[in-house]
Amino acid sequence: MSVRVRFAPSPTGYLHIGSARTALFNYLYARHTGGKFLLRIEDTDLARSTDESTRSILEGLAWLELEHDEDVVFQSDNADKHREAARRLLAEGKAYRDFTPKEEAGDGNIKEAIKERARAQGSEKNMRDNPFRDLSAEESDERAASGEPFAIRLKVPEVGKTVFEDAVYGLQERDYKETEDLVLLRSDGHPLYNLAVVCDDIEMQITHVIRGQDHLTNTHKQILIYEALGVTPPIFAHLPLIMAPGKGKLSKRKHGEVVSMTTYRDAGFLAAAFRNSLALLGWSAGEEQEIYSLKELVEKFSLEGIHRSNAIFNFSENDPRKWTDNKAIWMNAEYIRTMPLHDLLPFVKTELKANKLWREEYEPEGRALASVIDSTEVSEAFPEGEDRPVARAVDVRKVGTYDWYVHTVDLIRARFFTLKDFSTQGRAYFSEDFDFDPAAITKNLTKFPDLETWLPELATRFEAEFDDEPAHLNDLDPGTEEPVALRTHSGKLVYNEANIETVVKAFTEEKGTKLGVIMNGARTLLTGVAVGPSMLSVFETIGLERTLMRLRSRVAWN
RNA sequence: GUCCGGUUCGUCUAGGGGUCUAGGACACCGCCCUUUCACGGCGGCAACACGGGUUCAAAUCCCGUACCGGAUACCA
Repeated sequence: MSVRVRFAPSPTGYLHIGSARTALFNYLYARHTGGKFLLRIEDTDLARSTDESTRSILEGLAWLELEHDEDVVFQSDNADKHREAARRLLAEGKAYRDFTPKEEAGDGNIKEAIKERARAQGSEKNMRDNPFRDLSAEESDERAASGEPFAIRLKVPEVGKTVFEDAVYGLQERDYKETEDLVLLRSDGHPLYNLAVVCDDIEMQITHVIRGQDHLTNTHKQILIYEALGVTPPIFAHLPLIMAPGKGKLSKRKHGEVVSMTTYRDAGFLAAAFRNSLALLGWSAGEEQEIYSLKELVEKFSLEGIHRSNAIFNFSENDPRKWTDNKAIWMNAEYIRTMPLHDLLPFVKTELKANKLWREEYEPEGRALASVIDSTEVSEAFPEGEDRPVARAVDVRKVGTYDWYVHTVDLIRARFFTLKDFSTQGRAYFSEDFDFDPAAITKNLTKFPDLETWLPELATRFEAEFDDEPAHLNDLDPGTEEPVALRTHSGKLVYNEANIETVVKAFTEEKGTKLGVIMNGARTLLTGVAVGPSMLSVFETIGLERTLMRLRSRVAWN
C-alpha cells in the first residue's frame, strides 16, 4: 500500500516553526516514499478557528514550497460522520452516555487548572468510576429521549493496555487504568479531537501519522478508538519538540514573531535556506553535510533519522544580530552567497521592487528576467549553465544596465545575510537616496577631519584622470580578451580597478596619509556603510559619475 | 501527583561496546589576507547529567538518582 501522510494543523494562529517542521517532515516522507502528502485543517474548535489562520497557514506552506496532494480536507465538514461513528459505538455498547452536567470552564489558565486537579487526584483516581458507565441501555435511552443533555464517552476496558510501536520512540505501552473514558461527542453534539482525528485518518486512508511528541498520550486514546471501530491503526512516528532557549515552551505569546513563518519570509529569508535549517532540527542524515537541496532532503529523509530529544531553537531577544536561531541566519547567508546567481536574481528583483529601487533597465535586453530564466531561452541568457550573462564586460560596465546589475548583485551578496540587505546595506548601489550609518561616519570620516577637503579633492583628481568612455575593442589583448589599454581614446584613464588603485595610491602619498584612511572615508561617502567589498570594486561599480558626486557631497559631513 | 519520554561542546548534531586523548557545523575568541569589513583561509575554546552495575573493554547495554520536557479537558 502506498504511503499517505497528512499535515493537520488547527487554524488557531499563523504557521509556527514547530508545525512547519512537522509539515516538512510529512512532506519529505511522502516524497521520499512516492506517497501522498495531504492537508487537513482541524477546525473542530469553532470558537478558536479562523479563516484568517487557515489562509496564513496555507500561505506559510506555499512559501516553504510544501505542495500538498489532493484537496484540502476541512475537519468540520466531516462532523456528521464523526457523530455517526460515536452513535455506532454507543449502539454497540463500546461507548456510553454521560449525563454528568457539563462543567463550566473557569477563567484563567486552563492548563494550570487541569494540572492542579490531576495533582490533587494523584494516583488515587479511578478512571472507571463514572456512574453512567454501566447505566442500562433502557435507562440511558429514556433519559436521552427526555431531552437530558449528555456527552458520549468511550468505554475503556477495565484491564489491559494499549500498545504500539512508534517509528521514532519505539515500543509504547500504557495501562488502561491510566486512560480515562474519553469524551467522543460533547453534549452540544460537537465531535472531539481524538474521535475526529481517527475518523478522518481512516477516511483519508492515512498510513503514517507523523506529528509532534505532545500527541504521544493521545495516541493511546486514539488506538482505543481504532480498536472500538475495528480498524487497524496506522503507523505512528512522533517528533521531538522544538523548544525555546532555556528548554521552555516556544510560544507565540511569549516569543512573538520569531515563531511565525511569515516573519522569516518578511525578514528576507530564502525559503530553501529556512527549510534546510528546519530539516536539521530533530533530524539528521547521520553525516556531516548540512546544506541540502530539497531534492537531497527528499532522497535522504528517513524516519530512522529522527531524534528522540527535543531541540532548542536558539535566539536572544536583546541581540539584534541573534534575533533568531544563528544557524538559520548563517544558512540563509550561505545560500545567498553561494547559490547560483540566476536563482538569486529573481529574489533580489522582488526585494528591490518592493523598495522602489528596481529599474526596468535591469531587465536583460528588455525582457522580463524571470521569464528568461524560466523558459528554454535560459541557454541564450546563460550559456552552458553559466551564472553570468553572456555579455562580457570588455569595458567598464555601464551603470544601470542589466550587465551592471548582475555584476553588482554578485559583488555585494558576499557579505549579506538576508534579502533585505540588498535594499538596506546595498541601497547606495541602486539609489541616490541612502542613509549614512552614524558609526561609519564616526569611524571613517570625522576621525580624520582632513578628509573633508581631501575627498572632494580626490573627486577633482578623478575627474581629471578618468573618463567614462569605454576602451575600444581593438585594445583587447587577443589572448585573454582583457583590456590592455588603460587609456580611452580621449587619452584619459579607463575607470577600472587597476587604474583607480594607481590614482588613489598616488593621491594618498601626496597627502602623506594611509591608504585605508582615504579608502574608508570614500567608502562611507559612497555607500553609507563601513563594510563591503573591495573599495576598488566599489568605485568601479558605483561608476565615475556617481563617485564624483558622492565624494563632493556634504550630506554626511553635516 | 501520576503516566510517558528525554539527557554528547552555549546551540544544532555525529556516534549503536574497542577505530573516542569524542568528529562536524553555528556562535564565540585569536591569527592571516586586506584599505576597512559581518567575505575568505588557518587555529583555539568547549560536551558524553550523576551513581552503581554487566564486560577484558561502555558515550554506547542494564538499574537507580537528578534535572528537563510532554500528557493528564465536553482544547487541538
